[in-house]
Amino acid sequence: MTRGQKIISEWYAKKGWQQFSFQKEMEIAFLDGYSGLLNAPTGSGKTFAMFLPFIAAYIDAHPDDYLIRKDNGLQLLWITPLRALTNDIRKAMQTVVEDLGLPWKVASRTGDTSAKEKQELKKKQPEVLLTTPESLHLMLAQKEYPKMFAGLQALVVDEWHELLGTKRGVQLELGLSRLKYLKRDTTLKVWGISATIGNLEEAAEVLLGNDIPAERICIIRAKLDKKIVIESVIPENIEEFSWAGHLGIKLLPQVMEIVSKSRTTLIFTNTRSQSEIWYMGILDKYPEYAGVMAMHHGSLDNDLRNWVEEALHNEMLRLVVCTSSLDLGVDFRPVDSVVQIGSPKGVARFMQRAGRSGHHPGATSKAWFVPTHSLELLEGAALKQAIADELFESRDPIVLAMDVLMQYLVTLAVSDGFYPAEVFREIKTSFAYADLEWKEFHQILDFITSGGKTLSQYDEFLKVEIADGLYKVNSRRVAMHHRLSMGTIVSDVNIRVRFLSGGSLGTIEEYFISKLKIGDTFWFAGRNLELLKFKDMTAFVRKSTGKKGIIPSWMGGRMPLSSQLSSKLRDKLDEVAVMMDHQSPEQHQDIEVRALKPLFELQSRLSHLPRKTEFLIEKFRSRDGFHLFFYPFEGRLVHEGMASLFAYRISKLKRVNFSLAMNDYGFELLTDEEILLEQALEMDLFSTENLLDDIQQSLNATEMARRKFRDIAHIAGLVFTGFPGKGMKSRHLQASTSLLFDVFSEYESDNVLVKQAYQEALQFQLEEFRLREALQRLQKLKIVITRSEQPTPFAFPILVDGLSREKLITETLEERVAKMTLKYQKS
DNA sequence: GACCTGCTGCGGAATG
Repeated sequence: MTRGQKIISEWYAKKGWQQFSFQKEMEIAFLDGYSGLLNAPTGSGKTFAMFLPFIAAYIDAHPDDYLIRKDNGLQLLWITPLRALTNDIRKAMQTVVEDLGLPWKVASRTGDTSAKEKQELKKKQPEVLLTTPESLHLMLAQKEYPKMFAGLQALVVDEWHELLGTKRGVQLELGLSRLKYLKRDTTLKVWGISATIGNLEEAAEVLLGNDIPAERICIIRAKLDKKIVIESVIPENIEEFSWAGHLGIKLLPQVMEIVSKSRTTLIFTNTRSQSEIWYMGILDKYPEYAGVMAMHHGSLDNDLRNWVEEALHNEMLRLVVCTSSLDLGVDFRPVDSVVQIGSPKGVARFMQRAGRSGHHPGATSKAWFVPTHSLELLEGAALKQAIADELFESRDPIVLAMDVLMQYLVTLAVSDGFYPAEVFREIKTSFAYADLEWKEFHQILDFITSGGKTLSQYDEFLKVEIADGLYKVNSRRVAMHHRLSMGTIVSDVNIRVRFLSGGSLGTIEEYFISKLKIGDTFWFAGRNLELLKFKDMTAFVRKSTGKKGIIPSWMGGRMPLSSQLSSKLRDKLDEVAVMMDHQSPEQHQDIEVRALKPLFELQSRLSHLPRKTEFLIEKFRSRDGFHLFFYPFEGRLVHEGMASLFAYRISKLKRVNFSLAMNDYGFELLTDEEILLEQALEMDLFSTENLLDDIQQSLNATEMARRKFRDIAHIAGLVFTGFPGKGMKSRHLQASTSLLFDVFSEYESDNVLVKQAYQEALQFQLEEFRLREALQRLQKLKIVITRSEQPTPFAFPILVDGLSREKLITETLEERVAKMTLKYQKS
């Protein structure tokens, strides 16, 4: 045992803590100079597992004088995706450092750090610095930044799974490639910490890049046998449970029973407005929870959210209704129960949420799944199976993001400047740009120095100047603008909600406030508010005594059901079909399947329950027209693409206008006249041949790319969004990025940013890869076509989606949906 | 650039 290791194990003993097995492994790997990835869940002591071996290595390198104050500069750089985490981790590390008597400083540097503190950091280096990917790049944009990292020994990326697969991750890869380049004569140890995902090996590969020798890399898996128990909340009367919907508020009583039996509960909802609705619902029906209940979502003010986290930590709250804003987060005390309302859409996400419950190590986590409509209940069974089979989603790394690269090059030019050949070699060591071609790199260089082919007339695009081969920004204005717009997160313009008496509650979208008149009341942040006036992008409000109010909705991403969960759902459905054939669903092991028996019987009677080897298509005629329902069970985005693709291919036979609707399970094509389905099937509707062409034809690919280009232009630094706090109209920004898109499209056919926009639309909007795989799967299936007189249980949720889209809501949609229960069907 | 239900995340000047 080395001296360092001895000191560390003594420290553990003194604390009375047990060491996890991976702690030992970590020590060995770290002391032997490996880089790698630690796979460990939150709350498993991973920070110590990483930090203590680092200390041990330091002690071993300085055996005689490690307790003496020296100016050896920054030793460890610790990067997290969340500002708030830097504070928590700093406290933990501070404890260690003080306990061991090390004369070290542990500091953090994020957007919260004051200008004065930043100055001090520059003057006197702390030994350990905690920061975010964005702040790292801001440091790289400072003059003489290499000095700062001269003594750096190791770099740790915490919660790497959160960054992998995002442009923030790519930006971090670039920062890493620079730090490795600065330390190229010695070895910089690079470590990632990641929760369990489907592609851990790839995650390590992406983080470490291709310049660390394979024999110096290892992956350590913390085997912590955390038991997770999942229970679906079964509607008491399934016959009266709605076939469609997304709120799940019908099950409020059952959920509150769970809450009442737990000391603390987290209720996860899928959308921000849904959490407002649940909060309001609870307050209305269970007023005794006022005061011990809170809400947490991304549009609430930070102060409010911090308070909630703090109160949860101190056990002052019994119940928090939240969105995934609490997914990652402050390492707060675990709660008794976790409740998930509606589909969690992915296995890993559900696991992470479930992991929030269960107190001490070794304790069982308990999570409840609450369906929001009948068929969704089957997802509960699929989830359990997926977790038992350890089927986790992968996070696919982003490669060749030209916008992020462009920002990075300007960053380097802002500080000390760069030589292209050198930087090209450097970034080629990263996973993201390993395949970058010199031609593309050159186009970007050309763009930042001369505005490329089309923008050379405009000074604002000529950012970087070349002198003796050195690319450098000399204009103070350009440098300032660049520092002001760093990062890869592009946000919409939001309206702040503020009390006239002062105090901000959070933000809502422009669109929502534009629907309101002065004097209207709306429900936000768990309060009923009256709109008083609207000024400078701020909505001033006061508390209202009224009970009713409109609830804001926000435009967010539409996360599709993951392919893992979809696949398990298809498996479950297959089991159901087999059981129904044998007339024995009551014997099925899953409580969800048993509960859904009447629904499946009806589906079977009206249409068909597809086996895994079958592809069900339903025909149905209503006063709205001819409906075709397809059920690939592949997630919403794939269905969106597939619906357009099928519509396009069918319309080649006969010109018809289609109206489309979809959900995570299937999609609908609606027409005024009968569709020639059989004929279309014969002409190979599911073919992957000419897929790209057909997609381009069927969807407005240009419009999709234009939307993607907006973010790309922001990240690449083509538009300046103004000084902080000074709002700029979103319409204005929209117009300028749109204009750039048009100009590039017309005059520069090979523009890398425009190409990227099309690529992103294909990859992320259409999930082209998944679509292709899905089509290939469908080709092998036996097609079953049924015709029914009324919408089937499978069809109904999609039909409802279509109804709201078509705005046929005369007798409120809600009423129509409410009527559609089994009970109604039977009568 | 649209709202059909749709998440999360970070940064940041100079002047008066």
